[in-house]
Amino acid sequence: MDLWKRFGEQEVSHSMAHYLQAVASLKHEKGHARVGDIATHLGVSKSGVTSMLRSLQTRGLISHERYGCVELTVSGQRLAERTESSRLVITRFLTEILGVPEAVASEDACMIEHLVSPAVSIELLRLTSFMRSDHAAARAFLLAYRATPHSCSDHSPDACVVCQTSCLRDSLVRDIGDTTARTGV
Amino acid sequence: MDLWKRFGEQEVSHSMAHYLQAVASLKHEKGHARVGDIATHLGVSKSGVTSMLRSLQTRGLISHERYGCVELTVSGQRLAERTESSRLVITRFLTEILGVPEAVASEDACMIEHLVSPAVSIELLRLTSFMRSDHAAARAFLLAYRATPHSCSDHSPDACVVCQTSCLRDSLVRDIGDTTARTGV
DNA sequence: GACGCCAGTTAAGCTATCTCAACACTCTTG
DNA sequence: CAAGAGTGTTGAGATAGCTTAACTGGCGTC
Repeated sequence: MDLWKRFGEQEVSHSMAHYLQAVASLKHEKGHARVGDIATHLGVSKSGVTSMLRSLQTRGLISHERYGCVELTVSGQRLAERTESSRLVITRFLTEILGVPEAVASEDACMIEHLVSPAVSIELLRLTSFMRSDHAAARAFLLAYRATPHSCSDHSPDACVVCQTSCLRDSLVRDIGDTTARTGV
Repeated sequence: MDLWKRFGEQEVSHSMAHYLQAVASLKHEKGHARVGDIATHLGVSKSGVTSMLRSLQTRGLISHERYGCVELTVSGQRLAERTESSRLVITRFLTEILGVPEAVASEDACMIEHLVSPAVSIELLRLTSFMRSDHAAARAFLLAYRATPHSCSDHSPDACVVCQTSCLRDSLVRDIGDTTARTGV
């Protein structure tokens, strides 16, 4: 199972995704995106921006001439939009359905927005939309769900339909409250 | 907002998380984890393993003497368990609630398992457990939900409680069917 | 006890992403 | 149109994580 190794074979990296989003956002806000703007927006050095732009241009995601403004290509634009949509969908799901605090939700969404496949994002959107709709079953579900305190409270092997043989919650709950705890950040 | 930059400040990286999981898994299967076992298990070179072990030892996650077996420390063990639990929880949520294909769910879970905070994993577990329980509201919800074809089918600005101003689905759906499409992999 | 084998290590090198310092370009202003 | 301010690029250096190639350590064999 070499699934894990494909982490490095992504269409774009975490950094790249955020550079693209920065360009899109600056274009939207100021009408143009320049090296300095991007550097400020992302909190990196201008030379870092220059070299990242070269890399993004090689991949056909932006176009940029020396000393000029940065433009997203069609694929760059699509990638930026997809990442942004993923981020929004994930954030809303985490806060509105799971009830996770805003700060945690934003941070988690930022970490995974570019790693989640479109298929998952779409289904997440579908679930969130349906949950927030005024469909009777959704209303009833949320009421019942909100009234249930927490998972696996009376855990014993095989008692939980999800955990089955060993309580997953046990290994997760130890680190909660530790805001920075994450097998990452 | 320098949230995105914290991606590089994770407690452990994607690679590290998988090395820890490999050690845990080999210990479980064969009773011990040696450099060669880990290399084979992960599909990397032995020298790569050696240098990663040095890095993990520096962080206090494993102990390893030259030419000896690798042991997880208490924190290494906890980290490995947490990551593994996250992976299981995410996979089950994606397949059983969202209805995403196994292959996609496994891949997505592998990518984000170490990036999702414990708070989110726990809430995901809670939601999945409740959904899979025989609570009447859960049963009713799933029935109604499965009967609903897809999100935003009749989308227009402000028509969707989640999208609000612009249809998030539009930017996601373009890339679906493209299995490898993800703002990553 | 010299030989060879396999496991593990070291060394050197690659890519990605970032930094700082120095240089180059552009533009505004008088 | 030339000086200075500011913007952008280059270059060198750091870290992480990998690779290959070559070396070392420990053991069993004859």
